[in-house]
Amino acid sequence: MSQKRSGIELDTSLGYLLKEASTALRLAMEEVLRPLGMTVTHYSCLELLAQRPGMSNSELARGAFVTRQSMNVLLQALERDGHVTRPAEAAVGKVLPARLTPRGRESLREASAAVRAVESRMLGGMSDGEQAEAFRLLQGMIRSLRDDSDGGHGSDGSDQSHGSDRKG
Amino acid sequence: MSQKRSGIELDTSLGYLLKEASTALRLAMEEVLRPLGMTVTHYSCLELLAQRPGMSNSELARGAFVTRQSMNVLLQALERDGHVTRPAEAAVGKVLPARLTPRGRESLREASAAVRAVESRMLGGMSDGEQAEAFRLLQGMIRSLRDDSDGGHGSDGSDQSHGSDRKG
DNA sequence: CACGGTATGTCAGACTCCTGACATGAGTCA
DNA sequence: TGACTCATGTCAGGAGTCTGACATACCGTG
Repeated sequence: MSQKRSGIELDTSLGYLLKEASTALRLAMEEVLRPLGMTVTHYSCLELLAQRPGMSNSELARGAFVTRQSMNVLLQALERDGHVTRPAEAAVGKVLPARLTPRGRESLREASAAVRAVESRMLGGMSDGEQAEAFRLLQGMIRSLRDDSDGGHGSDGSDQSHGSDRKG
Repeated sequence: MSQKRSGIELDTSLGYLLKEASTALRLAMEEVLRPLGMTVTHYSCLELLAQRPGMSNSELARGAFVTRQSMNVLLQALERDGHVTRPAEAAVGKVLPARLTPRGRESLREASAAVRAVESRMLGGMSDGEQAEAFRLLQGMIRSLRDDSDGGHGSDGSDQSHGSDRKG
């Protein structure tokens, strides 16, 4: 290790640090998810469905922070592999509620344990009070960013597609 | 707004919230950077070079949280557009130190102002003490994630390529 | 009922970024 | 000096995601 420390001292920017933390978490998750043949989005989708069965494609997309087009591609693969089922036709409207199959649930079980371990490691050195404080502060940042972003709709709906789908 | 509130209540996971915050920040940055014809990585590269002239491709990659392959592509475009210069040959080793051109510096100036505005908005509702606390907590998370990740090298060098390039 | 606004599912093309691999240069140690 | 390790720059191929576009279905208003 003869490297001369290529570290960057953007240590003054909270935004930079936020990205750094998020990247570190993503990498750690990818590392434990890769052996299971899963991506982070993949896992997120399954986890979302486990907690909220019947979520639609668009809802899943918002929850996993991707576009609904991307989530659609993923859902099709998940359906093909038998991890998720969707009705062939919508009962009402166009919404196709997705549900985990037993196989999908099983697949999620390992992944969920792995991811929980990562999150535990991340929070290892923090007290409960610190975790609560971190939670509060992050929520504040999110709110501040969103409140003035799309024109101040005030909702906390995490809409990813910010500009596509124009009516034309 | 007849939507039934598709919000997800993963409100118990700090990891999820971290990703949410990071996504919100990225979207906000893209929003202000798009009119300037810049991506976030694009901006990061310029900002890094402004603060540390002469950084190498690999160093920039680590600093912007992408692989050195991706950064190389970006640097080539930046060179082509006259925002960055690199010597044709390495003075020592293979490292090609990159530097901003006046044009690159000018381009960065607008972007930097825009990004700073976003970051200010994000921190709008936080006191100095809260910002310092957020900083400390995020650093703790990063350290915890990295300390046990690649085998515990203990350094805070942000290495992105975690497994490629094996000697084989 | 007709109409505009909004949300959804989906297809197609393009793009970004990553994985994998290779060759070269520098430092370390025997 | 030679072997080994580490870091870098670069090329090729592929997986994941995004932008753009279209058709359809709900909801409110007039």
